[in-house]
Amino acid sequence: MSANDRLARHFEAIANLMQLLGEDGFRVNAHTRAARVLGDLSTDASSLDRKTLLEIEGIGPKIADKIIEFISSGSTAEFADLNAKVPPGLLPLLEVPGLGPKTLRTLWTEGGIVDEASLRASIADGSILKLPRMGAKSVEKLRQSLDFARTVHARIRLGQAMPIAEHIVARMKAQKGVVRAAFAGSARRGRDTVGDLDILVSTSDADFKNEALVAPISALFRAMPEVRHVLASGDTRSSIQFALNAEDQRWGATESENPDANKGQVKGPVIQVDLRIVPECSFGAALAYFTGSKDHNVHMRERALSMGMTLNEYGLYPDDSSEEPPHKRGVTPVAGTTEESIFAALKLPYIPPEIREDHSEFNLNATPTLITIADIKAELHAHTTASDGRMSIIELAERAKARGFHTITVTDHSRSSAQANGLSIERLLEHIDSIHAARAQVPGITILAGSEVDILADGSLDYPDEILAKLDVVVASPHTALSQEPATATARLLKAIMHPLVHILGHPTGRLINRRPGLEPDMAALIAAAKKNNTALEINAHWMRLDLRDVHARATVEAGALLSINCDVHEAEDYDNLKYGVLTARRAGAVAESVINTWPAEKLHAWLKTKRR
DNA sequence: GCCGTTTTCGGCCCGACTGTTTTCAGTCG
Repeated sequence: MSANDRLARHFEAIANLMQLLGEDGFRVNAHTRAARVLGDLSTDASSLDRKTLLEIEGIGPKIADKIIEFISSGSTAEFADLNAKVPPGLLPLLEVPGLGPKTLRTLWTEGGIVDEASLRASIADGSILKLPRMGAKSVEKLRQSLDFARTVHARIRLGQAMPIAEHIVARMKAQKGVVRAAFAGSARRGRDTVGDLDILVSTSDADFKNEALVAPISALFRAMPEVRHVLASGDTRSSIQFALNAEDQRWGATESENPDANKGQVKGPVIQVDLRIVPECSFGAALAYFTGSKDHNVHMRERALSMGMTLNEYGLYPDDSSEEPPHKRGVTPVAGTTEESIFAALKLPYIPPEIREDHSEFNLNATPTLITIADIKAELHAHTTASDGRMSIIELAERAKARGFHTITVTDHSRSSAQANGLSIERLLEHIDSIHAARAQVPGITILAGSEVDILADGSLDYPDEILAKLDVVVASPHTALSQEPATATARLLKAIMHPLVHILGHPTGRLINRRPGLEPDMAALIAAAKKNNTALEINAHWMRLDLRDVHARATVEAGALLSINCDVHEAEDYDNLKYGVLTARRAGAVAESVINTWPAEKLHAWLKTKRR
């Protein structure tokens, strides 16, 4: 875990303890916010001095001091004080859905409940019913939540969640009376994992007033064959658990990841999906609202207030400081049909969903021209049947050409990757000849000979320099020794970045999302070296990897170093993962120019040759 | 505990839903 992640967890723990101790909610919020800011920071917080820390929005003098204390000692006195006052088994219960800090505090202070065992015991003997606001229904819900808790909060990888979202949206669009349908939430923002899916559907304004037209849309949603459990059911709002397809992926991505998922009514991995139905005039407001992020929304609403307006999921309204919400009183909204109208009314440029994280998007003067899938003109990391790919050189190239690419590079594994059928030097030399021979068979695209060369544990490369020099493209990637100490990993990767024959550092950390954390190098040092040595850092687009991850890609963009988005193609379908890599780059604020795969052929080929002199 | 095109003190986003309540507290997104 990185230093930033450790800090984020520490402040999150402080906030949770404060809540259980009944401390001021605004102080709690300040710590929660600090935790989020630290977790999203693109630079290593432990490298920042107090003055720099204070420049970060959401970090003031007190929290800055605590950050410094944590970095030097590994904890804080405040945490120790708070932690000593709360039973150790209490904190995990905050994860139980529907059980919040206020209720948990009451259970503890008035009911003597200190952990899951004593909570279950007090439910079993009925003593919990004597506590305030604890009726039969609440207790039954709580009992069910305890059983479901383990299965619900696992976040699902973007590449598994998004196809489900698209599938449900398509189904909803086909339903009578539906005008528009879209998915929102963190899937729309392109986060590497999502907690749940938010599906938004609109009907015409007239239809929306007719319950007999709206209710069947919700009913259809709840009746989909993949629904395993209905969590809430209303006319305009429903929640379900949707079964994930346990298909066999390259990494067996869905196999046995929710060991507790087979308890109760749920079979196999599931994802929660929420549906909201709104009238067409509110679709933009609702889309913005459910896309979030939460912090971005808070900022938007504060901005609306400062401009004499109030913003909710139904629209942007003049603020008349009335008690009842404006949409219930028939107030005409200033904006709401489209997201664009809301940003415009708040005197903001349109902010793309991927950067709605309340980082610096409110300082923008114009909509940034973030990179798009259409900008990508080359795939620089692809495997064939020579190592562990499924396609021949010809098929690989034809597929790339069909996507409008001007260049495809064949980068099979190097000799140390025995499990991936890595090429010996002799086989590599033959393979280069085969690649050259293939050029005549697939005109209209440049086929380059390369290799995905293992970066060995000590930072040396898997082929000698005289062999690497024969290749048009060298992608150097770590595949083994992925549990190295950060300092060792940094030195190892720096060696590869500075190697004069290396073009691209492939999947720099080697992480597999929800599977293994990978290396934790000093990313600022890698980025600085990449810029100095004119080496590109890869965003590996496979949804299991997304490596670089968003915040590191952002740091790369901010430093002015080069990125390369690659699908790491093993089979034809892998080309479709490009969208996840592009979403990650967009979250980083990347424009096309900073990604070498967008460059025209002449420019890209010339750049590759700069490492061959 | 943070922050400032009303403010260095006094604020700090909005609505739906649920269950427990006779008017609201708590949770969630």
